[in-house]
Amino acid sequence: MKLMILDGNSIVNRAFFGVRPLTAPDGTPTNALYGFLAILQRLLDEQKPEALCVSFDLKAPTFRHRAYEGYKAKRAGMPEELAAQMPILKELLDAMGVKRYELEGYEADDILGTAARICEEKGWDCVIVTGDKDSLQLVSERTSVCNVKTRMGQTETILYTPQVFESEYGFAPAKMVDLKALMGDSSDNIPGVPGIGEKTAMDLLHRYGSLDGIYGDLDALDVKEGVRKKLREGEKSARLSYWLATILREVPLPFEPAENLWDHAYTPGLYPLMLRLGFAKFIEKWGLEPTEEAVAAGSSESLPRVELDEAGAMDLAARLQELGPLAIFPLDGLDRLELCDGKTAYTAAWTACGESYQALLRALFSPEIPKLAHDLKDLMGLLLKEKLPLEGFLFDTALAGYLLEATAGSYALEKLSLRWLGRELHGAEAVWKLRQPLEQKLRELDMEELYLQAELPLCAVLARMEESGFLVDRKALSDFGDSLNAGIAALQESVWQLAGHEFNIQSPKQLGAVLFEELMLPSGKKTKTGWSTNADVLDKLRGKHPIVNQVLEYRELTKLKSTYADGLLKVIDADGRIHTSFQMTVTDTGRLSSREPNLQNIPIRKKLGGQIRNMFVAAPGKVLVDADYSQIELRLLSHISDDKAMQEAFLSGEDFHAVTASKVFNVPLEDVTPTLRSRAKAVNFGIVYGISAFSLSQDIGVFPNEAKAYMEAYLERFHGVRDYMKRVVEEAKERGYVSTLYGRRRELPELKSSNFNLRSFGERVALNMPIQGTAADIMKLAMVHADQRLRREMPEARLLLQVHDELIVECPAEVSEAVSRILKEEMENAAALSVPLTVDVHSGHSWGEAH
DNA sequence: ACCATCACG
DNA sequence: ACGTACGTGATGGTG
Repeated sequence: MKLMILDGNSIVNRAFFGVRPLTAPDGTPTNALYGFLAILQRLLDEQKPEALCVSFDLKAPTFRHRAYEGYKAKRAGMPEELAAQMPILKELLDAMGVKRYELEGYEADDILGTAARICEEKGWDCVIVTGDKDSLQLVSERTSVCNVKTRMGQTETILYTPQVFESEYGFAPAKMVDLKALMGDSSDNIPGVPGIGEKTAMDLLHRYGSLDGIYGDLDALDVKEGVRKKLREGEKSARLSYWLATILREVPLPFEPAENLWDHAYTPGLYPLMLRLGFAKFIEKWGLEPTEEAVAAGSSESLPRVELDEAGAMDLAARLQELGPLAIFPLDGLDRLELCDGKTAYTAAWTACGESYQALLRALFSPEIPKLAHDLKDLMGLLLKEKLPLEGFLFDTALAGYLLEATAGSYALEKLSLRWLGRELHGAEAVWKLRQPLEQKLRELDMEELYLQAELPLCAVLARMEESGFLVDRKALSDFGDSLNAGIAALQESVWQLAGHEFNIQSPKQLGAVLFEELMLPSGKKTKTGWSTNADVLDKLRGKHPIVNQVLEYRELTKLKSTYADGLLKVIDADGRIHTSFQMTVTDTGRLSSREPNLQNIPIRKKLGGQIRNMFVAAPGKVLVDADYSQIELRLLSHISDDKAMQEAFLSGEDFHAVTASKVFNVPLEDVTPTLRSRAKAVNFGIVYGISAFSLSQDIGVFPNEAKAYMEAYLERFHGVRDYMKRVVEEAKERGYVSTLYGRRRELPELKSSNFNLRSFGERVALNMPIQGTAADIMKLAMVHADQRLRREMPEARLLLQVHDELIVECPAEVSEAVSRILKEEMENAAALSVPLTVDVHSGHSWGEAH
């Protein structure tokens, strides 16, 4: 049987200083609590003890204080933030059913010593968990001490058994006290012998065994006279500190190991407490669930609900002005609504309110009524259909949740309210109640400006873009799809012929069997289910067998047919246009995404696929204006890293990849060949992604050594970039997150992982996210500004699409130049950096023509 | 539901 | 020695 006993004060201290600031939804600091639980969880996994308990110091003076007045005089200095968490920690342990031990007049260490002694006597093993070295004197065959350290946010543990201790210190654990007697302990204000350091003390102990051995015959010691003198004069100190440092093993505390048996004996109080603290991760990990009483108690706190009838809706519409911000939660489109003013939750249905429902809608959505919503962009889409105004919105809970935790994945109201309010609320009431904590946190993390200047106003811009849609030449797209059929059939026939039999070419499994078993082509990489047959692999097999080329071409054609020709034809609306849906809360970096259909991945890189863009067209009499940032990410890298050489290259106005090639390959700019330029371009992109030399070599088809030399040369010439790469990763490890120029954040728990791959991934993300994310921030600002100006100055122009660094506008042909100017100005001036942002603008009758 | 693949920035 | 580029979404195959 094994008992694990934690030195509560010591562990909570480590946790406090090792875990970055963290607060519960109500603002209480929780980092020490979180860290404590994380450490506890880890040790439970490692040690799997049958029994568990925690010992604590009390504030009251101990027998040591009474004996020596200098003892731990500096102990009063516990930070307020930590002190506030101590009572909650005790509450937490009680709720977990973990016993706590504290005893007036004694320290936690004495309780540990006593518990360990009793365990030993009763034949139990004992593991002491502490962050201090003091308890190492207790190590024995049955008692081990687990020393917990937190370094750079990572927890490390060392388990001291007698063997481990001796190999590190070279003497028995009990001699730890003798060592302290000589050295003293400044953190405990224990005197020791003045002027004797660790080296001398260890040496003395090795040679003379113990304090008594040393003081037994001082004159006979083979030491320098100075040391002998110090020892003689310091004997009193040494004897005192020996006594102070000796852990008491017989404190008057009834302790029975078997009374501490612990098998995740959670009490009903644990769930609500964990909710209050916002520890959703532990709730999930430990599978905690609310008791029935808790559920009942939670619902009774909810606001009164009122179902509006015709008169009620009329009355509410008349009173709206007096109510303050109203949370709105639409149901069935706009056919039903939930509203909340913080005091009452109303539901209104078109069917129940009749005529007055429309009146309520008009009153509610008039610009001067302040409103709160969840998924505002979607609500605005509904408003556009009803020709209702999009103004007066103060807050979107989904967007706020996303900014605060971009990697959370889901921002459903129920999840947000669990995380930020401690209980599951729904509808308008949840929206209303979430505003305060979310807004406060945005302010705390300095993201309010990003929220108010970029994210929130972008909702209306995107809602209008979605409503506008992009006109598609249906006939041309359909003909293009048909024209692919002949090629696909011919290629299929040819592949089957070369294989000697029919099979499904689209099945990686069957294709792998044909290529690598039947045709015996050299197989390279494997996936978890079989051989890899992706384009990279096949590309390297091109010369080995004619079937390879045919397969690649087959893949190209079937992709175009299924995803683009057939796929897009299916989603053309009755108005002949394709209406994508922009997602604002999906990416980890702050970018938008586009779905149903995805219009951000329409082909362009290959000639055949590029034809698809010619089928995205302007309406009769109109043109498309396409504006895209030129190398925005590299420009941002030069700004953020403050690399002067890179900035100079951008300021010179020369072709940046060519300049890079000239620097990396050490040739004059005019001698840069297309191959060199393309290699330099690959290095540029690779740097932004945190690439390795190996991957770069794969990408550009050179040996890894050569790729490594390129990267070295690159970082030599752009040494500011090298410094930045180092700095950003270090900072991320320290803070636990990375952020953009505008304060957008991404948490990076991966950096703490013990898994090499995961940690390396975290490091690459730390490099990339600030760049990709800042570009996303700037584009969002540019969209808000450009939209504002276009609506004012060119009301017939409509933004249609954003593709990360590109904006597409449809406008009457006559105003295309004015629109071009507006786009260019607003995009280039969205941010003022140490290098200019440049935007290329083109116009034409199709997307292909305008790009 | 998950995997492999491939389209884009 | 590890294992090898950031961020997305749609498709067809597979179990």
